[in-house]
Amino acid sequence: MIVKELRELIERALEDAAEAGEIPAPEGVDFVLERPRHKAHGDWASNVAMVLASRAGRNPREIATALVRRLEESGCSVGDGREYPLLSAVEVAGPGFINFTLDRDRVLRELTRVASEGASYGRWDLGGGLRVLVEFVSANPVGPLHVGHGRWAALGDALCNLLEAVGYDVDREFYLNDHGTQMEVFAASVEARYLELAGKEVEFPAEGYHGSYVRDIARALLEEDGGRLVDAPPGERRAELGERAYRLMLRRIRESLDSFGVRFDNWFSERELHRSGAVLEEVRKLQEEGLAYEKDGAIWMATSRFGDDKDRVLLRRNGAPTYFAADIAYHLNKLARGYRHLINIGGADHHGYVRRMQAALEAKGHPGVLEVILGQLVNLKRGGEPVRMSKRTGEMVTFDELVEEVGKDVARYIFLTRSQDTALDFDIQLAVQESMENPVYYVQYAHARICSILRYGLGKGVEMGEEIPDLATLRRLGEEEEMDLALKIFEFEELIRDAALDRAPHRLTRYLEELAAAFHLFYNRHRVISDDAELTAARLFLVRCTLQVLRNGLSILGVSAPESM
RNA sequence: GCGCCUGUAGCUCAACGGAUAGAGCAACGGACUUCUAAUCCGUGGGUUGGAGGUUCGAGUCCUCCCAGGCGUGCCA
Repeated sequence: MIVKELRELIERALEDAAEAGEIPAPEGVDFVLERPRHKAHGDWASNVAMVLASRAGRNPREIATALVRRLEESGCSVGDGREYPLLSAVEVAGPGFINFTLDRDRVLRELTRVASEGASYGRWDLGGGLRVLVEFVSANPVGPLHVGHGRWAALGDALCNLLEAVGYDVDREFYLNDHGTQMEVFAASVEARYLELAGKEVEFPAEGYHGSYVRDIARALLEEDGGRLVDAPPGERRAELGERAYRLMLRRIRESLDSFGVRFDNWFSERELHRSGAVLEEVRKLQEEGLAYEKDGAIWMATSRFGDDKDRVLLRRNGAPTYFAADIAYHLNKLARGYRHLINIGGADHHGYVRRMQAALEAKGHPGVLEVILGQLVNLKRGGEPVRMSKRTGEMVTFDELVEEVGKDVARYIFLTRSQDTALDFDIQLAVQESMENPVYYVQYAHARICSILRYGLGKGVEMGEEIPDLATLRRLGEEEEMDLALKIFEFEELIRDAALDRAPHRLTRYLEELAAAFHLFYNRHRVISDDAELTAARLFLVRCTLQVLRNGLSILGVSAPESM
């Protein structure tokens, strides 16, 4: 990998120059290697001399000059097991930057690596197979998923893909909050609609769910059982209807996520956690361990000893465990299942919850295992006007409706273009209306266009095998747009690593747009398939590498890569 | 009150502490007898909310202020 080689080269130059007394000791110097914004600044650039100079109070250009002398010797010649020189030029610039220009043959060789690694290009082994559990979406199964859930679904899935790409062993989990008041209210609401549809006079629960979906469910249940529960004992009736409604709702949620292309490895039921006795058992243990105590008739956990603002209730005065108590048991269960790192993804409205959960895990001897990624909420708009959403009145655009209206790829992509730290304005009308100019199509179009070139070549009888052209053929590449495209391709590997480690999938969308732009520009300036067989072979190869990286990137985002549009 | 997030072009958003702050959309002007014009090229557009500070260098870090969002439950 070019960046890695460059880094090693710089580190060697640092050691050698320090040994010769030309620069200060470089121990622990943290420098940056990046693609410069301006072409005049070379293919890659580093601030190493400036960082070092600032630490030692020396002149950065002086240090840069000393380093450049050594870098020229080692980088511009063959060595270190290299068959080809890495660099064609290295120079000091500006306040003390070192700018690198890659040797063209080395660029071409690197391109062959992209092709030979194929779908694995961009993968790393940073995780060492560490088992990670990512919990996301996790909703009350008392209504259809709303638009906000879509953001977590897209984000969680893409993040999982990224983590897998850098070598973690990832499982996706959905925590079903199928226990507690909300479930009871839901059951009561369904029951009321059920009776209503059967012609009974009933009063709708004051705090019940008014959404029309509740009536739909009630109708389905009524048709299913022919109304045999109308005259059943009320307790029995509500319990059965609630249970069947829950199963129906759960199926709908699964289908929504399925059609969005998000598959969970596991669905974990909060209710089962209570039924198994794990929650109360854990509260008991906490008391034994001196981590929980009784006060005012309730049982409290001493989270404030571990960084929380105050202690939190585990068992209410009425003896019922809190959501927090269940969550402690749940997270310990995750760890017991062998996961070494836990990631939870959710909305910023859970913010107040993070510290106490981390405190609880620390109390249990697991500091730092829980990472919580909180995203800002989604504001749905239509033609600039905010769309009111309220679960109570039932006026809302569901996740399904959104996906149906704008399409899976557009929805996923829009969710992923913005950093999760910013509140997302999702304008449905814009997403549909601008669909022709939508960034997702821009990227997909690049992919489809390349496929079209390959098809055209096939029709012309151009040899389309998987084999990699020899260097003599590849040397026909050298136009500015060709080299720009190649260098843009090479950014992919580091980008994947950074996006995964920084939990920032939105960087990948940005990158793919840049890659597509580099390709479109190349396409508009040069013909791929021509009478010149050698040049055609070389360009086809470049274009195939581009195709590969577009595919690898889109697949991490969970966006399809169409062969024609 | 306290805590977290945000404030960048008309709009939606990018930018590991690095060089002249970038894309898309919107506006305007150009490019298809040639592999997909869902593309490309060009033009205009900015006191990065405000004020200080840290340093070789700040949209980025620190302090204060302003504005918006979300928290701050014996709800989940």
